[in-house]
This record gives sequence, structure tokens and C-alpha cells, in this order.
Amino acid sequence: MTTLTDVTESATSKGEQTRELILSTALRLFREQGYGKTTMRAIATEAGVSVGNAYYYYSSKDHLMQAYYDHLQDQHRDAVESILAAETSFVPRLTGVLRTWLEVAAPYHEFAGTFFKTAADPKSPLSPFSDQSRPAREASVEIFRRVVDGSDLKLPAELKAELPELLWLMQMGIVLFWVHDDTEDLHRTKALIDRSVPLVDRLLRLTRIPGVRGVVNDLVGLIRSIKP
Amino acid sequence: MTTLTDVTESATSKGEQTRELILSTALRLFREQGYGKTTMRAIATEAGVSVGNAYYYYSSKDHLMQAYYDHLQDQHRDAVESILAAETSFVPRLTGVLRTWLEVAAPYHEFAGTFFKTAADPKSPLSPFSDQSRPAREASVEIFRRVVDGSDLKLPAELKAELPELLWLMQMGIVLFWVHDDTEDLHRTKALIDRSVPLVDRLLRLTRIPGVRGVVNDLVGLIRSIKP
DNA sequence: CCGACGACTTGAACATGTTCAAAAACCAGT
DNA sequence: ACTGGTTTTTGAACATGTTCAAGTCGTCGG
Repeated sequence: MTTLTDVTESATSKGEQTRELILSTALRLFREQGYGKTTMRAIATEAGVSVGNAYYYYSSKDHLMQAYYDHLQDQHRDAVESILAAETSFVPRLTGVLRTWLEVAAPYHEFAGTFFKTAADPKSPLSPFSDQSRPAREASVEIFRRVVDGSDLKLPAELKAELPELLWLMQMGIVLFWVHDDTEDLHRTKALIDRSVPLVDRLLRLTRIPGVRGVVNDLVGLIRSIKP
Repeated sequence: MTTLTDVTESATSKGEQTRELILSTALRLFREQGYGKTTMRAIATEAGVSVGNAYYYYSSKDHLMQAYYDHLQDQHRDAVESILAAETSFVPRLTGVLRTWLEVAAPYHEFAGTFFKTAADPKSPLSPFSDQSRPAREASVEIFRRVVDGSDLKLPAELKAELPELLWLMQMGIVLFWVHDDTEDLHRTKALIDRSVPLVDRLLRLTRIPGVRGVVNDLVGLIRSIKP
């Protein structure tokens, strides 16, 4: 299991070291006092650099969040590996991947609200639909593609091709639920995952019924038509 | 069809007049130059009051958006009346209600991005899931309840009871799509509405198939369990 | 008319994200 | 070691949302 300070591990050149120092300081402060209460001045002071220097490496406070998000993605990708290697049935694969996200993101739960606030702005590079977050998005969809491909699911090809993106969308929904979930130990979000995944599984198996098939095809067609 | 300046119609006391003046000035500037570029100072100057005075009536810039949102809701509720009165089949009823939203909100399309940015913050009173926006949300769900109840849809009772909230959620999704839609004349969002509504209709009719019925019941159960 | 009380209004002051011109540090190439 | 250029660093200045102590106005009981 990786930790936060890992971000400094791969530091090499002088400039890179400063960059990583600023990032890890920022993330620590975000975690300790929340995003809103953490000022750029505080980040700079704690990191032992000037305000302007922080802006030299991160052109805005939001970009520090972007960096955090990328870091989170990496952690999730790594943490999910063992599940994808060991498990072959669809339900535990998907459940595992989604619950792993919760674990990885847990330390930042409170701060995540502000993150998604920024991400909701279509003009922000942090928007999950923006061009700039395409790499992160595709990396995330890739995880779900592996969930599907490595499982015992039998599905019509067109649906199987779209499914990873749909699961990614499902995760977006769960994340939205998560940021609003202030129950102890996040048990409502966990319950949502544990109950919705089997439901998805049953829904997918329903596509064998002829009457359902036509609707699903239209649905896939609709999704294709609105995607780009 | 009501217009923006209507907000001043019901003005009575001195204070109320100033309040409405500030709001209409703010909305005009938001529309003309976007939310970000409109400063509180500009609003105050244009309205002929001091900055502090604007804060006396609206405790933050976000609250001016909240007020805008309420205004939008009212307009939508009124504009939808004729459709609900004239039409009895489900598809045109729902399509009409959704497209009417587009028309009412159109002048604020660009500014809406910023609106949903704020609304995405779980701690913001503008969040569609917050306590403070409960009245607006319930009013909106009420519209969809009328869409369902006044239509020729035949559905199992449990599903019919949950459907209005599901349609409200669908509208949230469409709005999310809308804020990202920068095509000419919003034709992608319109296409989404025109194609997804018949699909929803067909999906709902599928619930008559016994195999589907069980899954739908579980789905309704899941939704109920996570609602409060 | 007086005074007092609340509603309203003001603008300067504050906090914080961001910019930028200048200084410092660093790094060849000679 | 010197010089020219590039990278990095600095901190003061700026823009803008927000607060607040003080002022003004309107009204109502006496």
C-alpha cells in the first residue's frame, strides 16, 4: 500500500524536488484543514518557498487538486491489481474495484466535496468530461474494461464494448453519492455498492430476453450518438 | 411568457424594491458577461447602491444565484402548465416538460456552468440534494408527478410512486449534459431528450415482462433504502 | 415637534487567489 | 574564472468576495 509521501519518491532534479515538495505539503494541508481553509500562502510557508514559486510550478490552486487527482488514480490502479488477478466472476470484481476506490480516497473525503465542486464546472480542466482529463478518464475506463474482459460475463458484443464506459459513469454516480455521504464509516456508500453491483449483474443478464434486447440496442445506439 | 423584469412586479416596500433591483441587475450582468466576470462592485454600481448594501440583501454572490434558480423554477412551472393541460400521453408530456426547461434556461446557458459548479458542492445550500433546496426540489419533482399521473402510463404502484423522483434525476442528468453542450442551438441536448424519452417509455413498458419485474422491484427497493 | 428605535445604507478595511517585474541561482561554452 | 542565457525564486502589487463599525433615514409613541 502506497502512502502520500510517495509523491516525493521519484523526485530527481532540483526543480522536480521543489515541485513535489509543494504538492505533498499542499495535500497534507488540504487533508488537515480542508481545501477552503488552506491558503496558498500557508502552503508556500509550510513548504519553505515563496508564494510566487508555488505558482511557478502549479498555475493555480485548482491545479494542485488536479495533481492530487492524478495521484489518486495511480494509487487506485495499483491497489486494484490484486483483485483483478485473483477474481474471475463479475460481481466480486466490480465490487472490489469500487470499494478499493473508497479506501484509497477515504483520507480525502471531506476535501473531495470541494474537488467535485471544481470538477463540475465544464470549463475547468478538472471536469471528468474535459479534454485535459481525457488521459485520466481513459485510464479509469481501462480498469473497468479489465473488470469486464477478465470476468465470466457473457454479453452481446455491442453492449460489451460500451459497458466499461457505462461502469465508469456508474462510478461517477457512486462518487457523487459518496461526497454527500457523511455516515459513520461511509456505510451508506458501501451499502450502495454492495446492493447495486448484483443488480447491475442481473440487469445485464436480462439482455438475453428478446424483448429486452431491442431496447438495449437502442440504448447503446443513443449512447454512441451522444458520446463525442 | 414571463420575462426577467417581472421580478420587480411584486415589489412593495422600499427595501423590497432595492432587493429586486439588485437581483435583476445581477442577473442581467450574469447573462451579459458571465458569472465570473461580474463583480459585486459592478452589480452594486449598476444598481446604484453600495457594495455593502448588496450584501445586506444577499449574503453572498452565490445567494444571487440561488435567487436566480428559484426564479427559473417558477418560470418553468408556469411555462409547463399548458402542456400538462393539453397532452395526455406520456412521451409528449415528458418531452415537452424537458424541452420547456431548455427554453426557459437558455438565456443563462453559459452562466449555468458556474451555477452547477457551486451546486456540486455538498456543503453549498445550492446543492440539489441539500436541505435548503428541498422546497425547490420538491416543486420540481411535483411537476414530474403530474407528468406521470396525468398520463396514460400503466405501471405497478411501487414503481409509479418512485418514478417522479427518477425522472427528476433524469433531468439532472440532462442538465449536466446541457451545461457541457456547446453545439449550435443546443441540438445535441435536444436530440438527447427526443431519443431518450421514448426509450424510457419502452423501458417502463418492459416492466410487464415477469423476468424484468423482479429486478425492477429490487431496484425500487435499493432506491428507497438510500433516499433519506 | 422630540427622541428613540429599528431598518437601511455606506465605504473603507480585510483575506486570499493570482500576476509580474526584477533578482538570484544555475549552467554551459570559451 | 568570465559571460551570456536559461531556469528558478522572490515578494510586492493587484482584483475581488466579504465584513463591519459607523452613519442616515423613517416611523411611531409621547
